[in-house]
Amino acid sequence: MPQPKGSKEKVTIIEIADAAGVSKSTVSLVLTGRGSVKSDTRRQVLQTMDRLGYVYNRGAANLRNAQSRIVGLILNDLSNPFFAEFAIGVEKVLQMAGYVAFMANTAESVVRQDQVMRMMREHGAGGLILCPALDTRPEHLDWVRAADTALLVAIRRLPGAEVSHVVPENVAGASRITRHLINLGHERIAYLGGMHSMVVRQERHGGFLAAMEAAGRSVDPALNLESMPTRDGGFGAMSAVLSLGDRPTAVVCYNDVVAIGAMLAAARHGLVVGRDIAIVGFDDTSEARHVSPALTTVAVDPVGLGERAAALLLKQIKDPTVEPESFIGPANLVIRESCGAYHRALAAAG
Amino acid sequence: MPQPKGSKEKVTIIEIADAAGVSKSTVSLVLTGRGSVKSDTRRQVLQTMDRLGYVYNRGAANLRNAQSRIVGLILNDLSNPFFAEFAIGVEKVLQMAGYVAFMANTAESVVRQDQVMRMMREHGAGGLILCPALDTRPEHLDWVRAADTALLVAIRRLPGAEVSHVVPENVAGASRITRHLINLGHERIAYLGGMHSMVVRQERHGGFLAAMEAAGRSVDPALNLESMPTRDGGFGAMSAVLSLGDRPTAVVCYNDVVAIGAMLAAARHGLVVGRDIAIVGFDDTSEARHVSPALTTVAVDPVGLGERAAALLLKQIKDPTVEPESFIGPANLVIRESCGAYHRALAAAG
DNA sequence: TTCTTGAATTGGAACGTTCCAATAAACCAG
DNA sequence: CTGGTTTATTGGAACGTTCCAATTCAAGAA
Repeated sequence: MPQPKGSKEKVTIIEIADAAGVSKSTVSLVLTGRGSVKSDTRRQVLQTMDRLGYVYNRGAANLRNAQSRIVGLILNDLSNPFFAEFAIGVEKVLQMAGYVAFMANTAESVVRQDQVMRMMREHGAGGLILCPALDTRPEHLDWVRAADTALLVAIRRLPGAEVSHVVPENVAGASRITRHLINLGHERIAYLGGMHSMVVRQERHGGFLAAMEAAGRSVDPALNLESMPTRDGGFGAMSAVLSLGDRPTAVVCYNDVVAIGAMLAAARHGLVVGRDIAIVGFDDTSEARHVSPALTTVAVDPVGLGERAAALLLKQIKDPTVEPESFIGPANLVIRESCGAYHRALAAAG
Repeated sequence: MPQPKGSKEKVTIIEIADAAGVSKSTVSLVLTGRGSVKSDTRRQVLQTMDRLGYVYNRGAANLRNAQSRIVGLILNDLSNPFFAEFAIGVEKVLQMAGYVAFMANTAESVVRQDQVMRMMREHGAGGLILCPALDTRPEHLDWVRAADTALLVAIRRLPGAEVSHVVPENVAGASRITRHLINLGHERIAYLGGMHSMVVRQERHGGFLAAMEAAGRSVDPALNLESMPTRDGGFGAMSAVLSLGDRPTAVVCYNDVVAIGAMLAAARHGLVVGRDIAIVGFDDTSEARHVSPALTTVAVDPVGLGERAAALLLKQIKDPTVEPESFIGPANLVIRESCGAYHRALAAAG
């Protein structure tokens, strides 16, 4: 039993020193492992610390040498499993490196975002990984760059901000999945979901357009619909598209979540997804696998992105002079049932 | 433009004082808002801070008055959306109260758990919310109680640990959903998934047994199967149950995840879930809603539990002398399609 | 023995803040 | 004006650690 329970007094390095009959400097040496200490003494000190229930005060230590080993992680939407997985990756790498992470969820609010970033700075975070809330402007980050804090922007690129980025290959991924639909013979392909102001939407839609153009397909502006990036948004957009006279035969969605909403709408209209119409998503969330029919989508490995982001940030913290650097994570096609490739193959075989 | 960029020197309260022509004590007063300061002076100081790009050093402040406004959140499995939502609730309340949260994911490893809890303590966390990893023993928490750190255990009860708990109403919830199946006329009901050593399994299975007993139903031990709490686990357990000579007509699953695995297995065996067999889950994760047929389950409001946990912890931090307290969150039946109630109603109407 | 050298240990000054006691300034009643 | 009271301001000592320069120790070489 260390310490009679209820004793509020925190035990310090000095009390350890007194109890062990050495000086506080010696205790500090064994604590940091820096100087050379006779092994008897070390053992003595360690066991005194154990006996008195000592806990190291990093705050005090940081005051002196300013190497906090804390970084902050700011997420725009933790309820999205994609960001949860991203967080897992970040946290894993940080933990291995002996860092500890502040975490905050901004729920797309820039004012919350600003608050938590300031808080984390004040609490001594040496670096920040930011998944920016929807209408974050590069100016919002100026103060971070002014202070000696490393900064990395993830998932959503922030155009105009000269900071390191870790983002998925949105353009190429969208091109890839669009090409897949084109190869399956589709002519009229719609693009659904996401708001025009979102950078990720711009990138993915750009990839879609590029693939269409490269294949000589015409793009009907009536088949480009915005929506909130939610299931309901997807449902609404898809319903709108299906009420058109000249329906598309395939639909590329901004997102898996949107795609699932779209699938619901298609089913409601009596269409069998994968046979009567092709619907594809982006992200490969775990839902994509379990929905029925299983969703063809683009996998972006959020855990891997998180690991990469953390590693890059740590590098920047260690050497603050390095130039901002970007990592573009792979985005690979995952063919399942909702695109109809499977149906097609069955028909060919039968 | 505050500070010529690249200047590594952090600006302190003293430099502000010098620049504003007052003493550091005065600056401290305007910072904390404690004493009375002439409004001219205050304005002067504030604007100097702004000009020099000052950032408050809470570490230094805490060294003196020891009120860190940091708490730690330790999750056993962040990849489970249930815990992600729990985290959202916790973080929201903390943020409102001006606290900032350390977050760590232990991935069910007790050694990682111990590491991160120590780290958080050393970094000055004044309280800890722990969702314990699978084989956490109450002894593991003794050192926290010895230190002056508030502690709260959430989601998984830790029998024998005298700490505050915030957990869902597992027993009553399981009873409720079992009773629902009984009312639908089922006689042979199986219980599937989760390992016997898991407290949550014990509680939910206990609720199941209680409802069966109360209704005078006999419980066949062959219809009680353990499995890992994963989709694959559910699939395996369900397959085993279906290979029995005397199959159950309904299945209560440990978990939504297990239930979804079980549904897959049933489908594989040519059964239509909701018509040929009833399958129900627990938790009401977002997947439960989207799987087809939609899963009948028990909703436990993870965000609400998180908010409650945070609020309770803050209370304990403010007054460390309060006795450990427990909150049992409601667990309500959510009737969808997989239990067959809908089918039943249709048949009656037709 | 005495010297030399490297290893082991140590006191004290910092780090950036808060708090206390003390001082200075401002106000107001007589 | 003077004395008393309230309001503003201030220097210095803490908080728990690290680091530096200085000291002591142990042991082998001369």
